[in-house]
Amino acid sequence: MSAVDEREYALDFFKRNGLVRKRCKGCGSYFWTLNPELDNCQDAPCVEYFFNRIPVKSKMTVREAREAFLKFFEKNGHEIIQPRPVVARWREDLYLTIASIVVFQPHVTSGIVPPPANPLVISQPCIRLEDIDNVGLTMGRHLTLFEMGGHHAFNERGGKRVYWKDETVELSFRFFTEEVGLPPDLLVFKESWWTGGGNAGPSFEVTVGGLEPATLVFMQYKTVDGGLERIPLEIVDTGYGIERIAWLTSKTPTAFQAIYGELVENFRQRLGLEKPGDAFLWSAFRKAGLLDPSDRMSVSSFILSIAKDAGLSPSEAKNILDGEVKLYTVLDHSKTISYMLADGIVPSNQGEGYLARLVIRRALKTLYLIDPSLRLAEFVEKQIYFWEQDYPRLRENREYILKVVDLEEERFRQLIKEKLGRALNVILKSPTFESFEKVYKESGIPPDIIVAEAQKNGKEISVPFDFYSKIAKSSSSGLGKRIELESEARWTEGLPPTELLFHQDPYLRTAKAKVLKVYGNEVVLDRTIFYPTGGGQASDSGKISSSNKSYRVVEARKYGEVVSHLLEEKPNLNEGEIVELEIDWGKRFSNMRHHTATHILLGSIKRVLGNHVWQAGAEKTPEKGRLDVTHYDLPTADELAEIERIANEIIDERISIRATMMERNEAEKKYGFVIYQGGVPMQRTIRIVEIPGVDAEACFGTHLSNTAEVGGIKITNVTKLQDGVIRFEYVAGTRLANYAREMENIMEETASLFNTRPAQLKERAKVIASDMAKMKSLISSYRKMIARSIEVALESESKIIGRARLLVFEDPVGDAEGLSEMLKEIVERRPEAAIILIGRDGSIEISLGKTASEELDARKIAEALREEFGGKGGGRSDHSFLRAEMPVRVDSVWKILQEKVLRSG
RNA sequence: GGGCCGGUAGCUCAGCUGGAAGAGCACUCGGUUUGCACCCGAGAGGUCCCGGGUUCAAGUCCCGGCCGGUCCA
Repeated sequence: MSAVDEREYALDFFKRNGLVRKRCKGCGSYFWTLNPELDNCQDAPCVEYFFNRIPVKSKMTVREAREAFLKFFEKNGHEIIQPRPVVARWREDLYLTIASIVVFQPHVTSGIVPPPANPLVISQPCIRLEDIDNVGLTMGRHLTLFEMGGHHAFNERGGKRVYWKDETVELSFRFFTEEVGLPPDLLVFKESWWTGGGNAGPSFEVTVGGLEPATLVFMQYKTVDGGLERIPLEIVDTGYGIERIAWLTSKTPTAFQAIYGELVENFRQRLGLEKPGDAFLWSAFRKAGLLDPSDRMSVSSFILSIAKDAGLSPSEAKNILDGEVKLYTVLDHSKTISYMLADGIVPSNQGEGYLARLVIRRALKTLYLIDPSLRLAEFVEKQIYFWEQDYPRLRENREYILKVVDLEEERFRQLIKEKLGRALNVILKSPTFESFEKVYKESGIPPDIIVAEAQKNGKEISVPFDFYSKIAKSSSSGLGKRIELESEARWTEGLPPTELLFHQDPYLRTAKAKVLKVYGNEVVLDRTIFYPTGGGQASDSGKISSSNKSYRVVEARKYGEVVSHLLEEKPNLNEGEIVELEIDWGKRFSNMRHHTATHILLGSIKRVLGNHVWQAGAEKTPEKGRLDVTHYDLPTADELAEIERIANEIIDERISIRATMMERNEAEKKYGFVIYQGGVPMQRTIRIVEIPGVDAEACFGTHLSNTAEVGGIKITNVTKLQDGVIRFEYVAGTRLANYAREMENIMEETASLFNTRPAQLKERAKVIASDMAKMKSLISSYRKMIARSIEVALESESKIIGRARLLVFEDPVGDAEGLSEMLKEIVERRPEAAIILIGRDGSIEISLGKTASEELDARKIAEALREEFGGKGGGRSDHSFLRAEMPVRVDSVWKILQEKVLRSG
């Protein structure tokens, strides 16, 4: 990082209150403190944990720490904002909510939407999986799910100011000293530079006793091609570890006791693990601050020093530590799983669903290693009860959460049943990192389970050190949400937003508009009735007419807020000219029907399958609608029928549909994030399409004014798109007739192939099936007949060559496949048989019994025949095959045999 | 989205450098035994995922597709 101007950190607050700037002997970074004697930044790994010896006001649970945090900032002029889901549905570039500021990105931080309050305070559950492998080992420094308390202020450059660095640090200082009750002289503000998510700025890390309970970031740049650029807002982005505050005040050896309270011993008992002595845990606590989990030496010296402290052998210490790590892993993961599923993630092999599966699989693995009979759902259920007050969605979705955990467990067990044996063989042959990696990547069997299985069989092998992070490094690829760049056309810059008449009245078929700009085949008007491609709805087509000429509109496109019309030919239009617009109504109406049908269907699917169903994609064309949703299985025939029934019932209910423009914050408050099914618009005001009691979504599309106009919905196809995503295809309105016609055509054509009418197709098919069976058995009798005739010929027409009986036989019927099978049978039954079969297509098959093959060589015969008749072929000594180029007859074959094979043999 | 692995009898799977599709279990029949995964004998059961290509010859090699599994923040 380039040198930062130190004036960025020299705050008035420090000077006023007598804090001095010092440099850390350990890491070399600068920090501010009231204690001039301090020569260490007080952060891991520069110091052992000792915050357990620092006095605080009172012990706090997670809930109490959260309340204290929120209340303190509320008292100091902040408005409390409710937390969002842990799945970042409002972000196109992130799967999970990884920080409190994520809640306001990108719409607020980019200045498009005002913050819901300013300043504000929030405690946001966040999930980070980067350090999932360190969970447990670091005694609570790493958690996959944590609450980030954030007090945020959004300052407009040159406009409204709320507060900036000075006040932020002061608030933080006051919170930790007044509310948490830390001695002021032990609090340290370490200078740092924060960068992430495309933004950057100076920051302070607040540290105490080895722990970092908060970071204060002053976001004021965006990173552009490695350089920095000022952003229009200066944002106070703070992050307080609520769990860390609870730990700091609870004086427990690990964060887990502080976070989970009695749940720790409850889980321990169910897992059948013994509780280590206090000396052991406190030793682990002290050393954990120095531990670097990615360094093998650091890990082993961690174990050695604990062993020394607790008076144990290193292997005893390691065993106990392993047990503790497993316990903490189960505690941590089961909580994270419950939150992820509560927010409607469906496990999958892709996207955020994969992240859920990743955590579930790790938890299952850990349980399996402790005792294969343990069930994950039991632990997840306990977490639901433990946290439901703090996160009500846990209670609301309890049934779904447990069902999915069970399904995933079943899958995992199936995997082990199927693949463990083979995986073990591979590893036993070569227990290298590469083998473990190969097995893990292609079968998903974790190395720990293979090692445990090997131990059961008395084989000692070990898991490669740091296995998972090596895997992550070796195959890190583009599995992140990608930020889709809007393809803005330069040439539309400076044009005013197009007035969208189709929003005012979606039934408008014609209108007048003024030409603003012509660019190649594209025309921009001041207003339009043409719906541009977007939001999964297909574009309108139609025509634009000037006084002397009419042009086909092939497609309408949206560039930002400007709609452009692509014409079939380069138009002769002048800027300022008034033109007549007309859309193809049938197409538009069909698009509208399929679009409204999509909303109705989504509502129906949710009612039948559950609230975890989210739209994963959709497309509406004049021909049909297509909707991809998240769900863990294909719907059953009953569920499908029910979905269709409800959808059509909604149509019959004749429900009025409302489309209204709303302030974004207001819309989110009123409907929740379910409005972002089809993507997240980047506008301050958004358009909400609501079918009361069925569905409400932020949607740009053209909709009917009443559900009755949809006319009817028929689901035509349901497929599994990926694990966890299913696709519905359907038709609405008059398209039902087209669909019915297509089906009828298929039936008619099929029926006519069978010489019958559609109504009798089923009966006819039954007859045909039984006829087929009869034919099959008839053919096999005929084949047996031919086989017998071959055997007869073998007696009467064959030539005796030593112990062999040689027969040349011509296929009488053209049943090459059948005869070939028969030859094999005959030759097996009669070892002396040697049969040369001449096929109708010039093929020659030479088949010898066991005895015959001792007298003759099928390959030599084939070779001789090939020399005479041309062609190619070969085979084995008892069976060969060739295809001749010239016509082959029985007597000519005999002739060749006499000349070339029998004489020499 | 990218990588890897797989698809063969009802089930679990084998099938080598291309040369006549196999085993075990289950099934049917007969014998043995009268009961707890008993034994013996016989039999039936196949679109080798689909479509192209190479080849005299493809389950096997090549290309494309479908389906399943799995890994990747």
